[in-house]
Amino acid sequence: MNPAAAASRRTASAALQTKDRILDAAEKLFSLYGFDAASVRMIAAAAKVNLAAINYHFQSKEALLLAVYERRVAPINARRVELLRSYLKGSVGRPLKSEPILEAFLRPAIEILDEAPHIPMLMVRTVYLQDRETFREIFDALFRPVSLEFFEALRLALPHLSGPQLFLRMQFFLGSFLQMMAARRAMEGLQGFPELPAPEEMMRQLIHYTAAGLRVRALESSK
Amino acid sequence: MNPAAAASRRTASAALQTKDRILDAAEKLFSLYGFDAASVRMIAAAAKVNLAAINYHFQSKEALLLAVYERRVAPINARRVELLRSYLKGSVGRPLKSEPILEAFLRPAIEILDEAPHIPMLMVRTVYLQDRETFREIFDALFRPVSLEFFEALRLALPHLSGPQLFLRMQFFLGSFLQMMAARRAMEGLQGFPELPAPEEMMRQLIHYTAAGLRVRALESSK
DNA sequence: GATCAACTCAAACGGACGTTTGTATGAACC
DNA sequence: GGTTCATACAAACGTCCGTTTGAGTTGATC
Repeated sequence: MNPAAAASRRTASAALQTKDRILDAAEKLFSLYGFDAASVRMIAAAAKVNLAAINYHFQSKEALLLAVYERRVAPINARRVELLRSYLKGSVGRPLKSEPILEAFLRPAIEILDEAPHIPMLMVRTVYLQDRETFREIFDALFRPVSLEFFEALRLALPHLSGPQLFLRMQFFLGSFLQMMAARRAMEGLQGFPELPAPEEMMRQLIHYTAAGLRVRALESSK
Repeated sequence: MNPAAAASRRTASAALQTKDRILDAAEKLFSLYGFDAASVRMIAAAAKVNLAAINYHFQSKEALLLAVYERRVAPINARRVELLRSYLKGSVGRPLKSEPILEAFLRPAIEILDEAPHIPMLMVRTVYLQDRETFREIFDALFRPVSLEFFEALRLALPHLSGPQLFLRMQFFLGSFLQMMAARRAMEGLQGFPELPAPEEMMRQLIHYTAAGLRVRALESSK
């Protein structure tokens, strides 16, 4: 609507180019340095646009971050749900095993690593650094539907776990996933650690490890 | 040395009171808002000290963060190693199982949750947000020795895993741990999620889950 | 009681920040 | 061909930042 109308007026790409360049630069710098440390001036310089262009196209720095999230996270989550549903369709009568469910969650995130290797840090920041109210709302809106759908799928795959028990183990899995995504960058420059495998291989290993952890019998409450 | 000399001169507690109040406030605000968003003025106000007192007692904001880390993280890691070694001594001839190793790592962190419930966020930020060179150095110095000792212990407990495979699974565990620590705060204010168990119970569940994941056979490389 | 170091405090420093303003530009429309 | 409107740009706005200054206060030491 708004961008389309704009595109029809001008060279049909000038403004879009600007907006996209801003989004690309913002994504990268927010990921690398965080929301506070990445200044609007840095972003403008990296995108090679005028400083005021950022507040013109997006209304504020916060809204820019929101736009970055929307553009990147929404497709990943859509892809996750799409994969999960196709796997569910594939396993006609019987409940799915946990492995394909985990893969449906992981693969879309793994796949963007090639085109945007800095994305993991953005995701980590999304999950952990929702300091401001705005950010918590973004997080909740983007991830809640996906979480619920995967929760229900895993419930069927793991009938030996109660709801709260499964939820806790999903938290453990989520942590492992984020750590896997962030580990490479967190370790860069540090000496003496083993090399990390390629993303696809790390994903296989994480699925294998997590499936074993999810499979193990429920631990009765203490006392 | 420096603080001791100071204490002997003045009321023997005035300056120390100030330094500790600054450290307490800084720890809390760094944890809650992050290094950038927590301003020196906020910290001074929270600690009820004069603004300049912070640059007087610590030389800079970065050095203050470093002091906060030192005070809190170093004891936790010392306790971890102490626990691990006592467990190793206890299991005379035979290699330790992985469960007590995990517990030795987790318990010291769990225990400070009561006196400083905001610490998990500080730890998460430590691990994930080492944007500045200074912070990476702190992290490396504080955690490397501990990591190595736990790595060696787990190596003996899990002889079916190669070094790189074990390292990767330790990353998964570390992620689960951080998520467990941060989950409560990350979820507060959000509706419709199951209640999280008490810290001690979460730790038990995490040990159970992780031991199963560590135990499972090694996955041969693909292709 | 003078000396001196440790400490507190109010005020100011220069700089970076996010945002706004006002003007210029240039294609699309009448 | 003049008007319109989305966009670009340079410059400035006020605010907050981390840090420094310099004068004051305190209490132990001799």
